Amino acid sequence: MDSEVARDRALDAAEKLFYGRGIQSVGMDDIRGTSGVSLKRLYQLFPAKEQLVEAYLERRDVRWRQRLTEHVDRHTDPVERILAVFAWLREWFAEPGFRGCAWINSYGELGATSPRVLALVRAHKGAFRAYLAGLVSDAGLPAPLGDQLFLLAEGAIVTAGTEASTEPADQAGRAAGLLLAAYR
Amino acid sequence: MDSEVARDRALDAAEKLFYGRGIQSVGMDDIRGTSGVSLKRLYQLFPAKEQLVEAYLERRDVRWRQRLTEHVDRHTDPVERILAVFAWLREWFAEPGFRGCAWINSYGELGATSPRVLALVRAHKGAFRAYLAGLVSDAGLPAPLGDQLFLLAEGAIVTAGTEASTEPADQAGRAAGLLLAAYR
DNA sequence: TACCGTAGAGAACGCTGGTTCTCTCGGTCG
DNA sequence: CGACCGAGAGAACCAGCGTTCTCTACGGTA
Repeated sequence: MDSEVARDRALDAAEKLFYGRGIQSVGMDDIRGTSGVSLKRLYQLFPAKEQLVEAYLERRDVRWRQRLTEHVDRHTDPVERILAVFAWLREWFAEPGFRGCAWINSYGELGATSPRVLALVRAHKGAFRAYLAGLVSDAGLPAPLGDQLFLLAEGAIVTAGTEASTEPADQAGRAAGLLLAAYR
Repeated sequence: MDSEVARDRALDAAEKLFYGRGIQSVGMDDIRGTSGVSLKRLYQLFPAKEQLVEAYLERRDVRWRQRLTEHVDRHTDPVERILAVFAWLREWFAEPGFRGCAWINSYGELGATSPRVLALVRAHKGAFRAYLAGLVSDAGLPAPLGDQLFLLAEGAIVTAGTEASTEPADQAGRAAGLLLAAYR
C-alpha cells in the first residue's frame, strides 16, 4: 500500500472515530482496525497519537472551510452570501453522524492539557471568524456585525450538537437576518 | 469527618479538577489528594467515578443557575433583566480559572459514550433556555427571541472559553440589544 | 537459488488509573 | 481492660492503551 494511501486511510479512520466517539476513548488499535493500516505503519506516519490528532484537526479544518466556501460561493449578492452560511450550517447539522463542532469537542477533552490542540482550536475559530468578517465587509456592513454573526453560528453549532437538531440553524439564520436589517 | 463534609469536599475537588483539566485526565487519586477524602470513603459516597461526575454536574447546575438568577433579580425592568444575563456572563468569564461551559466540555469528552452525561447536558441547557424564555415572556416579547438569545449566550460562552476573553459577552449583549429593539 | 529489506500480525512492555483489599490504629462499648 | 468497629493509608489487582518488538512471509535482485 502506497504511503500516501495509508496516510489517507489513517486520517479517514481518525476522523470517523475521533469525531464520533471523542479522542480519548479511541485507541490506536481502533484506528488500525478501522483503517486497515498496521500499527507499525501508523507509527511511521505519525510518531505519536497526538500527531495523528493534530493532523486530523488540520485536515478537517481545511475541508470544513472549503465546503462552507463552496456553498457560499453559489451566491453573488453580498447579503445572501451571509445568510447562506446559516443555510449551510443547517445542511451540515442534518448529516448523519453530526456530533457538534470537532474543535469545541476537542477543546473540552484536551484544551487544558494540550497546547497544540488549543492552538488548532483557536486557529480554526479564528479562520471562521475572519471569513465571516470578510463577508460582512464585502456587504459594506460594520465590523461588529461579523463578531455577532460568529457568536450566533457558534451557538447554533454547539446547540445542534447537544440537541441533535437542525432547528438552531434556522433560529440563528433568522436572528442573523434581524441583525442585518438593524445594521442596514 | 462527617459524611456530609466529606461529600462536600469530594465535590469541591471534583469541580475544581474536572472543570479545570477535563474529566478523563483527572484520576480518583487526584480527587483524593485534593479533597483529603480517602479512597475508601470516596467509593462509599460515590460507587463509581461516573457517579461523582454526575453529582459534580448536578451540583454545578444548581449553583450556576442560582448565581445567574440572583444577578438578574437585582433588576426589575423586564428588558434590563434580559440584558443582565449578558452582564452576568461577562462577570463569569472574568473569573480566574474560567474555562468555558462545564457541560459543553463534558459533552465533548463523554457525550458520545455516556448517556447519563448527555442527559445532564441537555437538562442544563434546557433549564437555561427555559429561563431565558421566561424572561422574554415576562417582557411581553415573542418566544422566538428567547431561542435567539440562547444561541447568542451559548456562542459567547464557548468563545470566551476558547479565546480566554470577556469580549464575547459584550458582543453578545450588543447583539441582544439589537434583537430586542427589532422585536419591540 | 540465496540474500535482503520491508511489511504486517500480533505479542509484549510499561504505565496509568479505576477499583478493591490489607493492615494498622484509635476510639467505643461491654 | 479487652474485643470490636470504622477509618485512613497505601499497596494490590486488573484492565486498557500507547508504544515497541519479534517473528514470519514475501517480493525483488544478482
